[in-house]
Amino acid sequence: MPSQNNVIPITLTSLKAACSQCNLRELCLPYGLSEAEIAQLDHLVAGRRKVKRGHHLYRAGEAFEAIYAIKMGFFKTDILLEDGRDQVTGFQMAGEILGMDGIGTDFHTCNSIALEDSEICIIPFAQLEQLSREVQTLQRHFHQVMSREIVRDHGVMMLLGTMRAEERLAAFLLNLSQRFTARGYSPQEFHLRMTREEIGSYLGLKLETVSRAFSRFQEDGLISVHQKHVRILDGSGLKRLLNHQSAL
Amino acid sequence: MPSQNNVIPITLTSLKAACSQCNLRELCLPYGLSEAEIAQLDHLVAGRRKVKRGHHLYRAGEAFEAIYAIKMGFFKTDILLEDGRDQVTGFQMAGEILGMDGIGTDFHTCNSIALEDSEICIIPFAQLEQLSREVQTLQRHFHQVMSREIVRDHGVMMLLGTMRAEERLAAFLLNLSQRFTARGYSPQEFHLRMTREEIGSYLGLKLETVSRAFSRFQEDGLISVHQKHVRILDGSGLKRLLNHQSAL
DNA sequence: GGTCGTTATTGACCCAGATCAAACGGCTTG
DNA sequence: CAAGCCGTTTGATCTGGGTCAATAACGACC
Repeated sequence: MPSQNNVIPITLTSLKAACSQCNLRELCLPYGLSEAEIAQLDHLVAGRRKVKRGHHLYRAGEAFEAIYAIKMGFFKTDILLEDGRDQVTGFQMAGEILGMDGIGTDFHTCNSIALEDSEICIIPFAQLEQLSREVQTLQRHFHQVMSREIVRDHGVMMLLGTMRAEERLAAFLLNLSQRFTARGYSPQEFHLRMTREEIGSYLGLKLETVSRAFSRFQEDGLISVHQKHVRILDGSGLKRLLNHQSAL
Repeated sequence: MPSQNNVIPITLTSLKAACSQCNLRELCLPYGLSEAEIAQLDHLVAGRRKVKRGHHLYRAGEAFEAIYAIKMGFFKTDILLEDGRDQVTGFQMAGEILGMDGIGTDFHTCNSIALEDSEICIIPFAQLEQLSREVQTLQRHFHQVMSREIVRDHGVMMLLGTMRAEERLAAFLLNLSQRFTARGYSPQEFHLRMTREEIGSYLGLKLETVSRAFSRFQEDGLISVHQKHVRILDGSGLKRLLNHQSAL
């Protein structure tokens, strides 16, 4: 793992293929826009940037200037308290938008770190606002993206506030599975990009508890796990775990 | 406590005093707008509505059409799972905006319930979007409001994911105190509008744990509590509790 | 291909907070 | 003013997940 204090390597690649050529159109910001409108979005994207595994896309405290669409790769966001405690606030994959935490304060309020070699599209925020004043569907969709982020966060609050360890992990796996599916990957089989510790941080558990829950799921025939490789054997079993358990 | 299944009493009062006359200007949507721009906002507000204690402003599943600014009163939002578990996702007070959870899905994803007799301003969302296409400062500010909601949610995730019971309650009290202060009320002394159970739900704790933490704080001379009346005696003591404890 | 640091698994023990239970205090209602 | 009902406090006990510790399995780098 490279030091996270290195200078961040920035690569601005030529923009031959922006949104209109991108196969993530349907998941990303262009969703629901007409061809003509997407063509306008092309001009918005100020560039691309590769972020190597372990490197930051941005850090808490840095000036906010743009939001980022993930072209490929996998990220986590986390918050670090002065006393050293930290919390992973989310994992993001291709087509998802990063950086909206900075809009309200003009600086970023969390860290965004690549969990594998990744590439993102830079969307300068001032220009996004300008274009979304002109293109109603873009405005609408951007608002939807922000709102869904709020709803997602509420889901995490629900998870952290009311679920037991195994329910949390089941919810986590099902969520990943569903998002991989939306991207054309197998719903049953995938590679976890994050460590047990990062999963634990996200789920409000210790890494040992995550590991034990994985082992338990395997014993019960719900999944098979080998390190970061997961195969879901009984998805409805996982769902059952979610809905019924500990209903009081 | 009235039944929450009653018909919601809606009262559309005449709009003699909208944003331009409202003393919450500086906390609410008009913040940062010029006099002229605020005058435009006046037309946006489609009406007011009184919501009696215990009644819903909106329910999960209802069509989303407007966001709401709290003119006076106090609300909670919560999510209810099929199995009966629920989670309070937030408490909102005068000047704060409710309903942004519905933007992404066109229906509300949580319940909003008045904790005291309250009054809200109805802001039809389609019109807000239209006006914010014309008024850049409004657009900017609305985006900031949404982004801050995301950041607030991250704070709650941090709280739920990493803090122990007493830290959570200390953070909660300090947050309330700070928000009351911003509204011109005493930072030291206030009335809790919510029950111990609702506090517990928000903080991921059982009501007994909340009650014990209150008693503990009182023993330690940090606060004095009598039922819902709270006086903060040692604010910096509460802050110390937050920053130092259990740093590993 | 061996070494070393990181990540994952598993076991033993412990504790913060949940659960169960009882009593009390303040509102509301008749 | 009495009766009831919540909401709150406090005590006793239990337990899920944290903590500590040892070992194993990778994978990156010489």
